[in-house]
Amino acid sequence: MFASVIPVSPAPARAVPVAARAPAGASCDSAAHIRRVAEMLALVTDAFPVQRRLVRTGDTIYQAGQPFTHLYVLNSGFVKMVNLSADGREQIVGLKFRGDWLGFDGIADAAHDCDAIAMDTGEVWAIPYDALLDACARRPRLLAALHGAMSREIVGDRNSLMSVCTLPADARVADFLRTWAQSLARRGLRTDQIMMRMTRAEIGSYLGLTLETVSRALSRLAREGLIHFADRSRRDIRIPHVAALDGFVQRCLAPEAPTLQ
Amino acid sequence: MFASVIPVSPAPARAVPVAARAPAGASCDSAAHIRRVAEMLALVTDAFPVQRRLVRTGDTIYQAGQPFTHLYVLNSGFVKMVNLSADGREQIVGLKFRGDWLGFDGIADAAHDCDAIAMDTGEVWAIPYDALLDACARRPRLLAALHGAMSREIVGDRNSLMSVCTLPADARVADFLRTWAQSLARRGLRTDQIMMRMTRAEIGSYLGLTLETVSRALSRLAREGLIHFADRSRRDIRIPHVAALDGFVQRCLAPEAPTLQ
DNA sequence: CGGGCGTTTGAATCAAATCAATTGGAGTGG
DNA sequence: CCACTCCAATTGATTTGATTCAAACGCCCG
Repeated sequence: MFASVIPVSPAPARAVPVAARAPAGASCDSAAHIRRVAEMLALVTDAFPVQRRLVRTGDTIYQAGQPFTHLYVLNSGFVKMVNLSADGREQIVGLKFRGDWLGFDGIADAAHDCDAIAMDTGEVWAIPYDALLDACARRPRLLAALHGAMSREIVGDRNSLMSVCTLPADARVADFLRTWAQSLARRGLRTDQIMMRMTRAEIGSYLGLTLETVSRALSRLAREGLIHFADRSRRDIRIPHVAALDGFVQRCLAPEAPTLQ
Repeated sequence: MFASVIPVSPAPARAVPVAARAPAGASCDSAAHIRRVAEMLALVTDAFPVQRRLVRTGDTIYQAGQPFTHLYVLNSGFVKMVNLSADGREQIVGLKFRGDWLGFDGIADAAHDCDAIAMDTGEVWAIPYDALLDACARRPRLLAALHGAMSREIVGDRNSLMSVCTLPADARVADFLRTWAQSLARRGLRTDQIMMRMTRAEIGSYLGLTLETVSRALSRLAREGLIHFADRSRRDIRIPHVAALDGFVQRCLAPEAPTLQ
């Protein structure tokens, strides 16, 4: 559980291969986002000693039903939120990246409501909720960061719902890639390459599609030149122009040839 | 240090205009929920003078893009949250009842992200966010109530996503009714009659279905005796046994005849 | 080298959307 | 009061987009 080499500061835990700065086209709020995350991480570490934990692919950070005691901040890595309904349905209901908070679902009823499972090696900071509230009482910016994160999660969840409800399959996959790229961009990472660690089945679970449909949608995107695959296993996805995905989504929505008049 | 759960306290001053109390058979967590809402409303009114506003059907409480300054608590009535995407898609992404908070979407970027529109006459309390944070600093229980509400919203949104992604149309409508009934139950209201103020199109928007599909699903539920319509316009829905809806959902999931062997 | 897993692709099927017609209320104005 | 319009809802017929079923491929790992 406790690895030998844990960076002590809020520095990226892992040297991500070519995690170069975003080229030029990074969206303008990228810097703001990076600053916000950095400030947030600093606020947290300043406020009290967080408990760092290294996770590896498949590790569970918390599980549905467990008593809620901690919130978590993902310092590095990649986590999926998995929900299991009473009648046995299972779905990925969220994806978390560096700087994201985990565990808000547990606050309401003092027990977690879903599983948080690492999809990559990474580092999570466990923050006792009581201590966090204490610290927030004296540190308004920490409280603001916390509320901002919860608010962002609400907005993101609603956008997911909207994507699932109003977009056809192909557009849903395109929108998924677009959102992912945006998420990378905001973190200052390059958006033109995505190493997809999720299987097609997992993407499908998140988007409410079958794995075959996801595969077909990706093939179609590739055929249209909006993405292409850098490796044979087709998990390393290149996106020459993220903005082009917007156009694709719109074309899916308005199948009429946009000839004038 | 404060427990992460709101302990049920000696009920503080309740200046709460109470709606009809629960009959008798309300579910076991109903009392807890009512107490929680009552306490929350009391906490809010005690902390500072809220600004009460009467709304009528169609009134907007806030709109996407407006600068975020207030949170709102719905004291009575019924509100829909409407999201409009950049490319013109529109959807109902949430429904709010008495005791629910509105406006969390605005915290993150200091501007609201969707429209909040009343679907019935009611009363909303506007709470300046700054003042609320101020008050929270000295009233941990108020903060806990706030966080609880945000947490509950996150959980609810994820359940919506899950319903939309994993249930066929008929089950989705059944699940919608079930959730609605639960929501009434928790508020201590009777669950066997729902006055549906939403149109079929609005239900469809919320569930990611067309209005025809919603209509057909309701007809099927009625044919199977799980619901029936009390009025000609078929908007007053009776649900003899809420629990029976669970069974229906499960039958939709396992279309195999459950004959043994 | 062989087996298991993830992926792709094709063909058949099915559920939900679309198109279309009808009904019933609510509201309006003669 | 009735005729008229408008809107919501229902129901049927048809189409279509996604799932299901099935087969084949490639990769990774023992």
